[in-house]
Amino acid sequence: CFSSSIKWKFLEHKGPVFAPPYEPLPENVKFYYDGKVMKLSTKAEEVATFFAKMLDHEYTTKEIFRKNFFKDWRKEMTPEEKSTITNLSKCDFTHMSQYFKAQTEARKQMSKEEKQKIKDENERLLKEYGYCVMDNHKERIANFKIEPPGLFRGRGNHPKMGMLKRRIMPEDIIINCSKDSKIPPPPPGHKWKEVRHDNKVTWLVSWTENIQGSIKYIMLNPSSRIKGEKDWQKYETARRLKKCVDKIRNQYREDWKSKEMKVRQRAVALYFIDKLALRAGNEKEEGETADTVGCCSLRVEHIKLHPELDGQEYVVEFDFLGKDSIRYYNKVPVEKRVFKNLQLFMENKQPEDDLFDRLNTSILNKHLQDLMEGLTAKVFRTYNASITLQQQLKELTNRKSSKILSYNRANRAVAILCNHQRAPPKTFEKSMMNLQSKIDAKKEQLADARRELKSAKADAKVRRDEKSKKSVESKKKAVQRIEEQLMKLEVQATDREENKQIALSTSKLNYLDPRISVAWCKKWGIPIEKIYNKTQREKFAWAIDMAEEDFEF
DNA sequence: AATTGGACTTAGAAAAAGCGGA
DNA sequence: TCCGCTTTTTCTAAGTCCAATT
Repeated sequence: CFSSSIKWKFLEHKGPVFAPPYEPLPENVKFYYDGKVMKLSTKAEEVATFFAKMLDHEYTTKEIFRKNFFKDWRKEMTPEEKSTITNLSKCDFTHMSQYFKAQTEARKQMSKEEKQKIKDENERLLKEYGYCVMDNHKERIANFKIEPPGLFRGRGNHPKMGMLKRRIMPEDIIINCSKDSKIPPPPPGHKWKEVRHDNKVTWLVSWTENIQGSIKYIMLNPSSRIKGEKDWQKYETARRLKKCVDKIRNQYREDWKSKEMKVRQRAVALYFIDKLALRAGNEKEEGETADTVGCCSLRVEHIKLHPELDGQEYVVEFDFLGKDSIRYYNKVPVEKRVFKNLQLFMENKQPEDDLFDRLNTSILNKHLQDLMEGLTAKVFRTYNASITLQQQLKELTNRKSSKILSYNRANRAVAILCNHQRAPPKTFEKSMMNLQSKIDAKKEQLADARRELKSAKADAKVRRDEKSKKSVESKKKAVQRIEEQLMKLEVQATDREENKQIALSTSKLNYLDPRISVAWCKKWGIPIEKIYNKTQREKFAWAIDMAEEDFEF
């Protein structure tokens, strides 16, 4: 469709909200160098506060973080400061840190009225800057606030951690809106870098950040038409894959036997992407980011081949860091042909060599494009996630089951497939214990209620009057109620235990066709609110409107 | 063919808000 | 009403993929 690259006809917005200016510390808050009080210039002080605010964080103990921070901090110092402050270990930020902690505490202790005042102000800001008009619709903006300056916190072992993220000024900002809209004015005394009118893109504001030199954008909320349509399209592409996935699977199995090394590598990589839901794995610039990989960028050191392991033949052991430096660890029995191919690919290679040396994401995606229009590596993740949810829901839901537990288990199967992990909550053990003691208490309560019911029954047998009959009835109900409560608690405990290290929200938000969930809710008479919270219902409004009970992914 | 730039989706951590029980 | 925990929202980093450029 040739007009598909035009994203809107009219776009009007108020521009971004800038980070609040730096407020110098009160005189009594001191910074010490080498044991002596030292008054810092405003610029140096601001950067010092970024470090002070992170003092309790593990980051500030890491050598790379400290080195990067110190280097960038020194750039903000006056010549005198620069000549005095030569060693980060001699810097004492503890007083500053205490001051910020006290401030946080004070904020918590604020009166209701003061808290309300802040809330009102935030609401006003949201009302004024949080919305735009795109083609006759008022739409919510996702991130209308410019990222404040601070210290860069990469994930995992990032070579740039601790670097100074500089303050973004109006002069850095490109505004995108339509010509016939009211163009947002820059703050007094400032100018925009540029105002453009590009309706081939969806963003409203952009700037270039100084850590990686990449572009950041202000875009619309997931509830917006433009994001919703794209989301719907994504799932429709995945459904088209469903129709031809068998053919594609047969094809890559054939290609395992190809005479061409390139084709074999492509076929094995695709098998991994399909079977294990691995990401494509673009190349990354060495030294610019954490060392993480996806399928095409796997190295020899990331897999181990076991001709036999724990009674299974041809096992591949994966161990690598993926997106966000989340570890992927899995032992997978594969077909003999795949195993033999992997042995071949690894021949005469060093651990740090690429496993698929004749392959990259662009070669793979070009091939996928030939197999199906619009097919790319990531579509397999979407497809396999959604089809797994649908299958699991069918398998796990029945009349007797706790519906929510069944849903969460189906969701969990997908999260495990996609390797969506989280750090176990700091309070996990404690909260589990609390829940267990609640269950124990409930059990006792149930025993008591049962005893009372029993004696009421006995009493009624003797007395045979209305009053005692009624008493039996009400005791029966009490027992029932407590049984239900106990059941609920036990389900909750199971659910939480199984969820310890697994994050469900990412798959729910990005991989699972919402129409599957909507249809399931309709089929089992579950209110949609039990599955999707307010934000999620807004994002998936298109599916909630559209899907009927009989929807099939 | 390789590289770079740009636009967009996907991701987990952290902060904030909400909530139920003492 | 306050406190401690859970849930939701915010934040922004880190991917994917396409197209322009070399």
